[in-house]
Amino acid sequence: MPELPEAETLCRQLRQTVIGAQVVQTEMHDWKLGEIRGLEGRRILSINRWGKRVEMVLDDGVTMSLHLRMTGRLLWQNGTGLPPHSRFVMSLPQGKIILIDSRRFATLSVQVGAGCVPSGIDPLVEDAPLGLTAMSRGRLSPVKSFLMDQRCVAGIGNIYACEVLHATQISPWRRTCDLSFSDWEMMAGAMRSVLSKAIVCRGTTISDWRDLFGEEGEYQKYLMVYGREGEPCLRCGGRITRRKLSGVGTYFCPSCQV
DNA sequence: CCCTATGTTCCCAA
DNA sequence: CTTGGGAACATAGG
Repeated sequence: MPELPEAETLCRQLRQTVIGAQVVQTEMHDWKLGEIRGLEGRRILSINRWGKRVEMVLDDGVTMSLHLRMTGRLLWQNGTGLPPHSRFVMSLPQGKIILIDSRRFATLSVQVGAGCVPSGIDPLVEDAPLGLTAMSRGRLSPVKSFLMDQRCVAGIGNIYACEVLHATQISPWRRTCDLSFSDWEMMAGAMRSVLSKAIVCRGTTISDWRDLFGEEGEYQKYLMVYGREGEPCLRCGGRITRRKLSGVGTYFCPSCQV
């Protein structure tokens, strides 16, 4: 699933591919995405990310904002023909960017003027422990729900939440407000190491995810808990367990995560 | 064939 | 305000 590292991978690959290019044409193949107009002739100035969201800034103050949700992906193509589940195409002089999304949850919008309003703590900023501590005050919900709440932490989804919690040896069910400042320092450190490694690996390919050039990510080779139900914990040898937490499958080691 | 699981975000209700 | 459940959707697997 596209989370922060996957969105960041797309941003980096888009920057090296489409910066400065002029939009030749756009094609909409899914009414559910709404109408995307006014991009023809605009030049691509920059690519930004906030959390899991990818933004393309064009000239004349036009911004295209993309959220891939569950199965969305972007594909750079310079040949002809469209892959299955192609929903939107942006043609540039050197090739086209295709939005592919089998489950049709992805959202795309164009704003004139300001881009998205950032919310949630960026897990990679220098003073993340302070922000996390402040944000966590008084929250009774399990810490995993907090990590996955985009209004609290920007960019963490199920896979990386499971991995970060395993790295910190904290149970997904711990009450958010019970964590100390040093816990949040540890959490920020784990987020930084897990997410930056995943970015270098160009994301995690479990099933759908591919990078801009159609390549699988590599981080699935480094997963410590996600998808490893019944297998031994790579830290303590305990048995990895999967249990639902607020509706989603949560992988953890009951013997070293407390 | 049917049924379930998948995981993100929005919407609604308590 | 917080918290939790269901819906949106398509596909894979039992």
